[in-house]
Amino acid sequence: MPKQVDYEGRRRQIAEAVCLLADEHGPEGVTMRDVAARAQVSLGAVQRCFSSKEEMLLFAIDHVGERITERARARLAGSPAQSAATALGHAATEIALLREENRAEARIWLAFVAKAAVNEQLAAPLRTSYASLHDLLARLITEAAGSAPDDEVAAPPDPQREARTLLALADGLTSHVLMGHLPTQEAEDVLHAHLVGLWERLGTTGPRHAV
Amino acid sequence: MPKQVDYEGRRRQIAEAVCLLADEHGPEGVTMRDVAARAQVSLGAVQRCFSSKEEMLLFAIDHVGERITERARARLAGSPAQSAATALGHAATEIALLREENRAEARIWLAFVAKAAVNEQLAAPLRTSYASLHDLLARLITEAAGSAPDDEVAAPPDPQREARTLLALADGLTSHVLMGHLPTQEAEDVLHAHLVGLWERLGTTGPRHAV
DNA sequence: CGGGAAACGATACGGTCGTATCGCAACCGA
DNA sequence: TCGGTTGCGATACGACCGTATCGTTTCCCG
Repeated sequence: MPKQVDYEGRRRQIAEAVCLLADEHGPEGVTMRDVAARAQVSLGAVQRCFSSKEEMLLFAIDHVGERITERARARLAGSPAQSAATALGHAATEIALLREENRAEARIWLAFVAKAAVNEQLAAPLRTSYASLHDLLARLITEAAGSAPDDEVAAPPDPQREARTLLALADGLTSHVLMGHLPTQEAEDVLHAHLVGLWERLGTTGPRHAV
Repeated sequence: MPKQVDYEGRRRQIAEAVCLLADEHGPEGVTMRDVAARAQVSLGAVQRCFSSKEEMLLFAIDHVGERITERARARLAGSPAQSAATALGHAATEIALLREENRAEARIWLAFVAKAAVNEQLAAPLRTSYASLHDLLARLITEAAGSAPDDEVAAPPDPQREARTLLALADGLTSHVLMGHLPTQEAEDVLHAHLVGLWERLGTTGPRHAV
């Protein structure tokens, strides 16, 4: 029997290298040779892990999507005691990737979104990630609305639509920050103000403590 | 004296070709040779108009930005008799590029936004376009708020922030439609619902007729 | 322990890219 | 009319890309 290697681990290692390079030069600027060098493996090793460059990029985008969704979920699990409204705020700011330390992930994400608009192959995994985020937000919104005083839930807004709004707003803000149209602080203000409005519409008083 | 040609006209002609190709394959998939073929000029002619590919792309993105901004302004000028709230709705839907016939422009725009997140050179003209759109929206919002009954303008929301929110939401919706996460109809619903909320916050009753 | 299958990594290959070059044609002014 | 400046476009060039190939090394298992 031949030698055995941890392919899955190496694929992840290579995906990390793809992300680093895509962050620096955009996904089109990612070359197999650069990926191999960054991941500290040979070009041949990269070729053995992925049968083509396209497949490598597909794996990388899935990798990033899972990381973002997972982090949003983890942030939620990390503060379970607070209200649904607070959780919603945390999830939204997490998704918007506005913090400086998430700038790289945001650039990668935006780059792949743009590519997906032209390449149906890339669009599929992105849609999966977005559907997952949408579900998460919609669930939180429904939950937050449910915790409102009974006399206020006369006309609750459509949670699905509110989730779509929030998700689109977060994405738009992210791209505006990335291209330097908005400073991070203003984007956070916009998102916070929108959440305040959403809480009012839901009939809740918002989180018990300031966000 | 030597022969003379209409350089400015040719630059625009080439910019159109760049847009067509960027719509099909993304801006990275645009090659000088393809541009020349699509614009029905020789490769040498393209080289004489732009000293480098980068300069050509810069010119093209300016071209698109001007077109979008100009169309939003034209749409406004075309219906001057209606209320500021109606105008705001028109401007927002125009900017969101949700209609099928603007799909190509939306793809081009998204592609350049993604590139701008990595290339500062490209970001500058994009910021100019966004600043222009922001001013337009902020002005309309201020105007719409001014037309509210006097007893309702006690706490008018910040028009600057509302404009930023609207612009980011429009961009996010555009990208979500492009990648197929949202059908056009749902994106329009989201935008419309947000506008209704904005009108309420402004104290106006919204446009006199349905949008 | 030894044979063979798989991993390995250097190298080769065909193609395409952006850019530079160059001989020829076209045009304006003196 | 004619000379020289410029437009013109085909071609050349060097670099780099993704992928294929191949001799060598490594390691599992009978």
